[in-house]
Amino acid sequence: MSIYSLIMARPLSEDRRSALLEAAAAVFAEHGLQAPTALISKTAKVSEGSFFTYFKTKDELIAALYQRLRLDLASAVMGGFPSRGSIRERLEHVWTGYVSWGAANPVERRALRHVTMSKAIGPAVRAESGVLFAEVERLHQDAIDQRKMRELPPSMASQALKAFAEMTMDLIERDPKRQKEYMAAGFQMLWGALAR
Amino acid sequence: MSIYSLIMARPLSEDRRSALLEAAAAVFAEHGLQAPTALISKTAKVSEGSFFTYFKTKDELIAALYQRLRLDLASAVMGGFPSRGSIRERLEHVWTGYVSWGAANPVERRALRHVTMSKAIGPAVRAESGVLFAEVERLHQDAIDQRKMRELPPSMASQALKAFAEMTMDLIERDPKRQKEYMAAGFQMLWGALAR
Amino acid sequence: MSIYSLIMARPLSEDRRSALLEAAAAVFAEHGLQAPTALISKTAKVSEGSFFTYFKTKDELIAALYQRLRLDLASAVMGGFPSRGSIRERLEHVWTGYVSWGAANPVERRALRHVTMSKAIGPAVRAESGVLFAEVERLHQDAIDQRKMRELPPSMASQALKAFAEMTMDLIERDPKRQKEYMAAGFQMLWGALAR
Amino acid sequence: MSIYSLIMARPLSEDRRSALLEAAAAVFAEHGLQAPTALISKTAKVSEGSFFTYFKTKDELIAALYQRLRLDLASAVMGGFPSRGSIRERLEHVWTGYVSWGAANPVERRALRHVTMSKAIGPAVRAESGVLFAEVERLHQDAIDQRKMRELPPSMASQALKAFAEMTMDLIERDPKRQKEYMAAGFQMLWGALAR
DNA sequence: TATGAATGAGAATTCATTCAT
DNA sequence: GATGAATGAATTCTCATTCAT
Repeated sequence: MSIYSLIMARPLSEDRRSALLEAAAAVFAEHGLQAPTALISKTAKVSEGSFFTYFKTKDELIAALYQRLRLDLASAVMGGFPSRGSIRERLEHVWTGYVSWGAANPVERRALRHVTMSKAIGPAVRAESGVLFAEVERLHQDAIDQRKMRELPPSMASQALKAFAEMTMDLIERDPKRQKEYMAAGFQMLWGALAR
Repeated sequence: MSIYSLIMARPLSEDRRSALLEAAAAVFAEHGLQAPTALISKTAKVSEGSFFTYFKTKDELIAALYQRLRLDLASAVMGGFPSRGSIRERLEHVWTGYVSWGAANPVERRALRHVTMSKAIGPAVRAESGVLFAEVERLHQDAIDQRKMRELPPSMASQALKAFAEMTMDLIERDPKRQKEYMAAGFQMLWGALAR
Repeated sequence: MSIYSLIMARPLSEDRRSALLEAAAAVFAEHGLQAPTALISKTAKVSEGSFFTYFKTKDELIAALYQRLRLDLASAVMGGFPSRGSIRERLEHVWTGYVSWGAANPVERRALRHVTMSKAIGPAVRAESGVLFAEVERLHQDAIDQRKMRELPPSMASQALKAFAEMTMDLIERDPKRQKEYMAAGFQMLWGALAR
Repeated sequence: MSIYSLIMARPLSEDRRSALLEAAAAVFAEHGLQAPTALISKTAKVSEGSFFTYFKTKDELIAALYQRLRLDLASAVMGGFPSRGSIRERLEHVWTGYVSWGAANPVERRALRHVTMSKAIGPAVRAESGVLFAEVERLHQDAIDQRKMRELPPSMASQALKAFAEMTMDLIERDPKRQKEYMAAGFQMLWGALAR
């Protein structure tokens, strides 16, 4: 019994919030955004009412999930980023991080896809969550300066990375045995697409 | 309106069905799949009841819309296909057709995105609608034989085309003035990604 | 089968709407405004969904009920109004109509009481429904001109009528046998209050 | 805050209970009885849980509030009652006390109105709270004996006082500048209604 | 005892689908 | 077949009350 016990009631628990978020990812991945909140709370082993003590509305949960997944992804990608490495090393690091995250977290990826399409996510949240790709744009700019990559219209480089990564993850999901093969081929294609 | 229309049993009208499909595209593009069927029938200027004489369930409408949009896209892409052209010409034809369709039909494209994610579309329908990409795979095989493109794991070439096309369409939607620029750069990247 | 039957579906039925309104009066009279809409639709022998095809929201039903009850009351009171009668005759007509309506419609009266207190009724509706008392004010003005009644601050005469009528109806409700006695005494008091 | 407050079991505090009752009056006045208990405890700066250590149920709070408000009113009215005064003086004292209380405590009055209509208040409590009017009935009886007032059916005199007082308070609330005028006119009307 | 999170039985709506006209 | 009201199961959210701290 902590010193606070005389004053505080049960505090809001980060665990419960996380359980709800994880449950939401699983449920949305399987049923889409129209899945009932009751299914989410049940999956999280929490009462229907508790859902709403952690998220005022379903839309708020959707937005929170979006942010959490983007953060997960960003930290998976940026962890151990070789700031001093060559252009190719840095690009490959991002590539590998991105695709590996998706391959390792298929549920989260499906959920992210659904959640991304929701009107519940305002442009502000969306922008804020775009940091990851800013890093890739920076990388691209360096590469142009070093004449290693071709010039491209704005944000096209990072979007190309994303497009190829998503494609590769899809292929891996369909045929997981070939993961290595897909990843290698995907990166070669990406490099082919960007390099001059 | 002739006197017959009051007396004869009108046959199922292809017009009404089409109106419903078009309305569904518009409505899904804006509100997602959870949009009410009543909104679709209203948009199509058809009664709520009629919706169900043309489609037994909402899911059936979703599947039908999926097929119709895939067909639209495929004919836009394959119209005037230069069967005898060079590899690059043929690829560029597909590329241009694809991206132009999306740029010209943003609503349909958004709708297709939503509809594609629905569980209402069984794997059978999905496979059947994949014909378009079979053509690209064939093209890729030719190219390998001629040593113009690198070898790749199965269906990766067509998926790469798709991924880049989608990306390019997204960019065009955000900044339509740069359409030409995006299309050109996109194709160059694609070529870079595939060519050996 | 009417001539319209080729074109129209079941039309909105005034009966159903009335049934809902009557049910609402009964339910609100007994349970107050917090009674569930489901109880109202059940009482009206209508599905829960139908409630909302007749009234978009519960508040809309409340407002509609308010208007209907005020109208009922007003027509009970103004029916057969002796426009040419003496001051006293006219006043007594209003008095009798008012109190009799309440005594004969205790449920409606209780309902009206609850409904009147709701925030669902905007000032516009409230004003519009005040016509009845305008008549009494007019009567009072005549009476002042004829030096039959004392001058009073604005709207006090009609409010006095209302206050005494409500009081009298309460007493009658508690002890219905004395209805005549209460009505007579009430009118004498009212006259005493207003006459000079 | 003394060290004891952390260690000793605090007894039920009359302050907290009062704070809750006052808060309830304010909240009910604005939102009606359907206002959530959470809003009341928040207004009282007390925890949601504490609400229920002071009142077992919401209905109990409603009943308690009813009693408290009736008591407030009664003491406002009966304070300084001129037991030896003339009929008219005594009546005017009650009148003035009643109306002044309402004019000075509009929130309490609105609350009392709502609370009075609740089924939470049993007939027992209601009867017990009727003492105030017993005094007026006594006064009326005296007046009849002295031939100063007309005979009336039981409890009609006190109810008339109440009805006029409520009416006058309503008018004052709508147009506070005329308070004096309304009070004077109201009493004259009341006297006219009762006197023979 | 005080606190506020947890609970779950409602509550007001919504909506796919049916059915009377 | 066309229409749109009728239906009721499902859905999001609320709130009195309980309970762990």
